[in-house]
Amino acid sequence: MPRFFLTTAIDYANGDPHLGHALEKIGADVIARYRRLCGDDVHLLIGMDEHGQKVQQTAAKEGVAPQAFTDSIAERFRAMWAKLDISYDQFLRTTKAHHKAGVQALIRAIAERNPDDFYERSYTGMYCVGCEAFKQDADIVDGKCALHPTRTLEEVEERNWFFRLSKYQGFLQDLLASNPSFIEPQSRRNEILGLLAQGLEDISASRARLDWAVPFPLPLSTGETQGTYVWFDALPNYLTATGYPDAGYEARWPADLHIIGKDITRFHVVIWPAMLHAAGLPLPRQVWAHGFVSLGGERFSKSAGVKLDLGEAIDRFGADAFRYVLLREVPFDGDGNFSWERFEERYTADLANAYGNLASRAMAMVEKYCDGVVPAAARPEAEQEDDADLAAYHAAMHGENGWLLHEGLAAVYRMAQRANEYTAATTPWAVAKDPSRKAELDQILASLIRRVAKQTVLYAPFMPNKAQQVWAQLGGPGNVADQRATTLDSLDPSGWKVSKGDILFPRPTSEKPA
RNA sequence: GGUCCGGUAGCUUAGUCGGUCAAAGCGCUCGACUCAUAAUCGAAGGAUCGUGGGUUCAAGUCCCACCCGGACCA
Repeated sequence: MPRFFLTTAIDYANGDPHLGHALEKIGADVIARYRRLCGDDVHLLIGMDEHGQKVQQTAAKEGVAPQAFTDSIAERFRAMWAKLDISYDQFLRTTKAHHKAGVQALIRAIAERNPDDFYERSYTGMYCVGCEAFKQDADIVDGKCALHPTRTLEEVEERNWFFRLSKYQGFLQDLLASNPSFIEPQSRRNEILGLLAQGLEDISASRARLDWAVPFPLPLSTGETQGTYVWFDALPNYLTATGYPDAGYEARWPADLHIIGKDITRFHVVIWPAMLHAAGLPLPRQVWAHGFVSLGGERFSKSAGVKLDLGEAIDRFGADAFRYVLLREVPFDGDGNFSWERFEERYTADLANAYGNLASRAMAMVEKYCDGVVPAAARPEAEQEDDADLAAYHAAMHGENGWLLHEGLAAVYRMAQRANEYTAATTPWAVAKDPSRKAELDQILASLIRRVAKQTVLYAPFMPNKAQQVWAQLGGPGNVADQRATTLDSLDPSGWKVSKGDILFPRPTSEKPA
């Protein structure tokens, strides 16, 4: 059974989950569920980035210990992923002992293999006590920190460990040249190529005054032990999740796919491969950078405040509909917008009118004309027109030319539209009035049920609950999730006992959200 | 400030190497049908292709400038 290990970015434990987090997790979950539908042994990793000064500060502000603080945040994220039906196999937290040991092991491995890669360097800069950070020229106004104009900036010298990233420039350029799909989509790859062409600078690997962190395993020459800088702590989560450095981690590493937001592309495509290479470890097969969702046309950001209560949003139409609309509206290779107006249009057009109503009318006719039992009949010629869309669906979902989940959904929607056209063209309700045309009627109804069943399987990764509900109403065998997306062609619904139940996708009421 | 990406019907988008390229879906309007969630099917309307120049026999499609949005870097 082919293994498929995919990861999502670990989320920073400094606030509640929002729409942006949800998009990434839903997308990753859809891919995971699709691969399971293909029979792969899937492992979906999700996690939390729990170290750092900001976490420490926020915890202090709330008067709790950092660990207790991140415990509660992590629980809120897990609750949200449960609400969204994210079928993750592992939830990693960077404050767990195994991860911390793994980070240190990785750093030691690099230092042993390439003793020159970590070196000490001192740095002098203007330090703002208010921000607890060094300020760049751009952030300094009249010699004071722009955010804390009442305080004086102190000139401070800091000694840190640095990682010789510059050494890996050639390696990274070769990587992107020989493996063009290492980072997709193309637009992100171009960005990194540009960055590499400019030349890389070494990066800090440890920081002073960073208490809430993994202790950097190498002490400075002064004897001081510093905290591990964020990226040397966060990125290795993908590796420590496999058990590294303990025996057996190779069973899962390297990852097949890192799914990340486009803003952190360079960390995953530059720093991370360099770290792994320096440690003599295999690289992940691919990094996929998705875009962002804006809300009602406005840029989504933490500083602007979360304007959409994610929990309420999910409750309005249910997790399945929310998952569907979000991925239909936001192309997974670019940016998109989210608005309730648009949500209702999409929900009504795609789910209530096209797919839901198709299922409803098909089952109603089988109940009315065939006592609820799907008749046996050969597949009509007309059904072949679906084959192109089926192929398009698989291509989009399998990542052949990028992970274009929105195109996968568009393909199924076309199949639903086509089935409705077929229904209008064959008029089974008229055929049913003529007993001599029984064979014709059987073929039409069997075809309709088979189409609905196929679409239901294809929709299952996106809407696991609704798909199961439809599957049960159709009288399909077992669970929809146990079907194989690869054998849909041979799907034969004859003999299924159909039982049309409640409306699957009720049309939205006219009441407007606030 | 630098680099890059995008700006095509009300909305979301297709438009390879310049020559039926002005396209599709949704929405809106009209017609048909009744199996179905007032759903479905068909038809029609709807775009100075961001702005202004330029190259060319011919430009959303190439070049320059500018405006707007976004990303990355500084």
